[in-house]
Amino acid sequence: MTEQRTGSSPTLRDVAAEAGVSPATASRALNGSTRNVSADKLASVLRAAAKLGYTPNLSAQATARGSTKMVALIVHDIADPYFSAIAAGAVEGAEAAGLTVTMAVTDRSPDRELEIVSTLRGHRPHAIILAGSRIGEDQEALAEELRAYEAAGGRVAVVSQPGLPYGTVTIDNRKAAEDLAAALVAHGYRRFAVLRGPDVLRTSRDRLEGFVAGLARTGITVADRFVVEADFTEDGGHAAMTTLLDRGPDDVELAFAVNDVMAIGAMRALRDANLVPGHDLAVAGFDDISAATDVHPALTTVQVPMRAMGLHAIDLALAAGGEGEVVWLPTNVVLRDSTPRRTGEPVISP
Amino acid sequence: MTEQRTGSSPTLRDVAAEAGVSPATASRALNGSTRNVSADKLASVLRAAAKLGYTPNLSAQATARGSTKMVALIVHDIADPYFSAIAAGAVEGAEAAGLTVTMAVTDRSPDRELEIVSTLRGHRPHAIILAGSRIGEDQEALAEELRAYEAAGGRVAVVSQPGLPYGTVTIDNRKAAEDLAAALVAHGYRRFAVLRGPDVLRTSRDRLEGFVAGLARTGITVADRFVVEADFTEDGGHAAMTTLLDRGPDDVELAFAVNDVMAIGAMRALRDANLVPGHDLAVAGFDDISAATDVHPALTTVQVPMRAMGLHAIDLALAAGGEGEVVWLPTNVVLRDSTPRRTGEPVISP
DNA sequence: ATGAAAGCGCTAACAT
DNA sequence: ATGTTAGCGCTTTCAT
Repeated sequence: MTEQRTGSSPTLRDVAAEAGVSPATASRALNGSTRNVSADKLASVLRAAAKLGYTPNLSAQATARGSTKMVALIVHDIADPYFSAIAAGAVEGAEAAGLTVTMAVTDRSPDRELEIVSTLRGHRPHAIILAGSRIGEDQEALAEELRAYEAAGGRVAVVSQPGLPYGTVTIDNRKAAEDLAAALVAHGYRRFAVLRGPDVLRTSRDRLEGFVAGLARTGITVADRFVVEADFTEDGGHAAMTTLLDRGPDDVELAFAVNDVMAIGAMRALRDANLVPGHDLAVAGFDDISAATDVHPALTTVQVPMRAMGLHAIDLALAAGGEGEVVWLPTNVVLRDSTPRRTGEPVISP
Repeated sequence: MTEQRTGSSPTLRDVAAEAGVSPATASRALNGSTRNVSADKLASVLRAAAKLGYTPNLSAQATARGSTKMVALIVHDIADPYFSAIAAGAVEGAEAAGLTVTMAVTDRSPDRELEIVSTLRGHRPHAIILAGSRIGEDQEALAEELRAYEAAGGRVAVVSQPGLPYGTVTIDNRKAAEDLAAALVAHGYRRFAVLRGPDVLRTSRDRLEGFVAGLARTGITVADRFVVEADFTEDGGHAAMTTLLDRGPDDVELAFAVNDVMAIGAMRALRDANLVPGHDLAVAGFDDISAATDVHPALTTVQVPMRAMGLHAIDLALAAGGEGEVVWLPTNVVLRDSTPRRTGEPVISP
């Protein structure tokens, strides 16, 4: 009978001793192929393990095997519904594949992100998944870190950021924004403002450009003063709308915010100015986070399959080949009450 | 010069060889106390590590040291803003303490949860943090698993679930609900309905009981038919409100949903019935998730410091002693427009 | 089918 | 201050 010290878990040795077999056999019975261990030994090992409450030490397993069953997920902010939806998909996919997820948060700081990748790399995860637009231009250090990780056999997948030499799952932000513009014009809108995020965010740029391009296609332009830049957050949206209102939106009929949280902030700003979103000024967003249907009026937006993106990222990370494979997921314009159909002339005629 | 195979990372040996020192010295320089290694060797080891792009293998480190720098976080649903806020706090605290977080999602299934605890235990995390009400009564298997984990030296902390023999961070749901009831009565409300969650959820029970007790203190009772049970989710809130409306709310003035997501679902149900939340029927929730201020009218609720709860859970998990220590965090009633002050008689008099 | 033994990458006495 | 040596818990040849 092996004496069980408190303060530490039973080891494979303990189980083997208890079952009266060698550690090798115990290993085979518990974690290796069941094939070549006799039924009776198998049973007694299993019994011993259960009795002792044995759980394999995954770290030891990892060092011995040289590989882990972990995937590292890096997001900018887990409290942001956009990222938490992606995370939910990723966790779901990972668990289905028997992987455990380790998560880290960059707080939108490139330095932090580099640090995180470096730390997480220490766990030798099977894959590293980066979600969300990288910020800033100088990505050399990060790229180097990832290159080293890949060279060592790790997989990298990125979410919503085409153009990197990794497996990528994304949507076509430009085209989706174009579609939204077209739908809005078809809905009767003619005069637009755009609440955009920081220029360094590729996502923000793509959506802005797509939207403007979509309008241009119908001969509509957006004056520079009606393109307001602010943070990619709800407060940013609030600030942007406040600025827009200050500048005098004149006959602007609709403000397109490049993401939903900004749009929701913008709606709040309208209310703070005693205006009614959808009535006094229509608002559209992008992402279709769950709050988009919670607000009133419900927000017109572009559906982004965030959860599915997380799931596909795992698939990509697990797929053998396809180095730079890009998975484009479909989007969908959903018109809701924040952009009521517009007939006849503008409310405020010039 | 050590030959570097592709497909695997440089090891400490490689670094040591490159620097012309023993592995032990390299270890001390890189991961041990810097104290007892000469400045020049230190420098050359560091240089070698940088040159090779060395990252310590945390698994190997863990097996050798017998301890890890990981904490496992278990939540019911990471896409739920309540949990993602707690997770954000936990991740923040963990990163500050140099720990990495591994996350798993129970999907509110006790079986799944047991499985998860068992798997995560394999990583020998420094601590396991359980967030959210346990479901169901028969917790023996889970309790046993946790007991074994603790016996082996692990720390367990739970969030929002007093009564377990672990470090706990929670709020006083009962009292907070009482406070809310009192505030609402002071605000002029007299006739209430409650949209509650499943009876197995302790949180739901506590909030219901507290609310009813708070009303009772002022001589107000809630008829059984005005207490509607549904899922603890937004759809649950929608369903509950729909049921309430079907039953004929008579002169009910305010519906208290035991959490914000239910309250928001309830508001949606009101709109679906062509009623205006706050005007035709006041609504109050509980948690103060960020969406509470996004909806219109903004939701009256009880502020729960979710992020702080996540942070404190880490503290608790790191604190040496205090086995069953319970940290009670303060809550705050916030009255918003979904419960306008009520003067004079009910809108619909009997 | 099973065990003995070597080794995964790292740390920690123990020497010196 | 540094190197040598023996592990940590597990897997995996290699024998038998």
